[in-house]
Amino acid sequence: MAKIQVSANVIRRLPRYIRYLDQIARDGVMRVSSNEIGEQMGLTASQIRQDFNSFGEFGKPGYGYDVTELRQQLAEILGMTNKRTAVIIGAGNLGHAIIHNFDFGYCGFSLEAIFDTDMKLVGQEINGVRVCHSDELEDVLKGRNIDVAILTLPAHSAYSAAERAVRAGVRGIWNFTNEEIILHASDVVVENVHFSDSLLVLSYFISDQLSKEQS
Amino acid sequence: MAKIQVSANVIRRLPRYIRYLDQIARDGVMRVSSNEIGEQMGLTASQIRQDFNSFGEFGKPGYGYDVTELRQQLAEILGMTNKRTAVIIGAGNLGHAIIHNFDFGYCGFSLEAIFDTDMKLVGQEINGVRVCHSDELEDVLKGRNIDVAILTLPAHSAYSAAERAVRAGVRGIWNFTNEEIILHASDVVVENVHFSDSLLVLSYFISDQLSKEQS
DNA sequence: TAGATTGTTAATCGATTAACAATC
DNA sequence: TAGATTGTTAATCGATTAACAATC
Repeated sequence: MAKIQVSANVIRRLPRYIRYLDQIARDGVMRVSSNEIGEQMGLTASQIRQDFNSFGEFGKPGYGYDVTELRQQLAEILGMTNKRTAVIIGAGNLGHAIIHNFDFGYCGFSLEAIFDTDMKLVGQEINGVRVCHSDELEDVLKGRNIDVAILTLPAHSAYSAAERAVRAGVRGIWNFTNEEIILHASDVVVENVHFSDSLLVLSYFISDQLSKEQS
Repeated sequence: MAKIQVSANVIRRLPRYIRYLDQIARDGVMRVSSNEIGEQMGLTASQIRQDFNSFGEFGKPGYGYDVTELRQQLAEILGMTNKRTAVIIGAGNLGHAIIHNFDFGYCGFSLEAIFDTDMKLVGQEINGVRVCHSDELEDVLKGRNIDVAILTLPAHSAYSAAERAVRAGVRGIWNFTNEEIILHASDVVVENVHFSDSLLVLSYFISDQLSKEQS
């Protein structure tokens, strides 16, 4: 199946559509038009129809989109119904926060193991998931089929952890460290969550906004 | 000064340039060309020069860019040398992680207060910052000049917290909850860090990659 | 049927890439 | 000076928007 390549821009909008659809579904809305979505999300109706049509025909002319069905289709595209597996490397503050609060199930994931070097944690369970020593990374990963390694360890160890995870067969790296993980000659996907990038961009737009107000 | 509007795409690349420049500076590199940057960051030299020239002339023909000076200029643009202030609303797992681990100074920020409703925390200090009860939000914010409210509280309270912070005069919302914060008719800037969006996108690209390998 | 709204093609707009004169 | 690399203009490419025939 020679699927047409869909741009990353489109993909990154999909989770927002889902959030919006979930929200109106909670309010009891059954159908919605591209016009309504656009108005409430600040996009054009045209763009929304183009986005959806990258993947198929999800609407009915003269009717619009069935909220539940559209939600379902987009969820399918994003793989929310997959059964993917992840391990988390680094059970510090951020690791703990993700283990406790993040809804892996929502994304179609399950958390299979936690790695840390702190002997006080190794052997224990956090939120029902076993903590292994980081030295066991290869053993544990090769035993099971793990899709994603989540990096929540100190930045200076991030690179080597990523490389070990890749050698052990993960397909993706979810990087929360401030380290730029560039994997040359590899088809492993890296997705970064750089808190500082986000705050810097916010800071810029605040300055921008302030300078506009003065003129 | 009628500054030309620079696109958000360009702005979002700036923090990455800074990370790269810091990295090569650590390795002792003093000068760099757009070509070298491009090669190592996976961008074209053209794009890099265009990006920089949105803000001024930072290089010397025939020479390239002075690493320190370029870094300095970009830091200035992003406001890393500002003295901005932030408060964090919600001192749960994620709030704690940010309070303990996030480098506010790097972004030109200082954390001025922490809000929570847990009476066990109120009155205490976390990492040297006082925890106030969430009811005091307006009082504390109006007393000081607070630029940004960081939302790390449960999603169902996120919206009302955001609105209260906006009324109390913040200029930006840094939203870590899974709630979509849309502030109509307001010039307050919202920047979202949606973990689940990021993991879903990663999941999509993994599937995409796998389907490519099969063909 | 008439009205509404889709899917899709065409037009526009903006962002990226290429090219090159200016200059260190 | 000759070589290198910038800043910047022009060309290309891709993404967004507009328009409309198809259809529920």
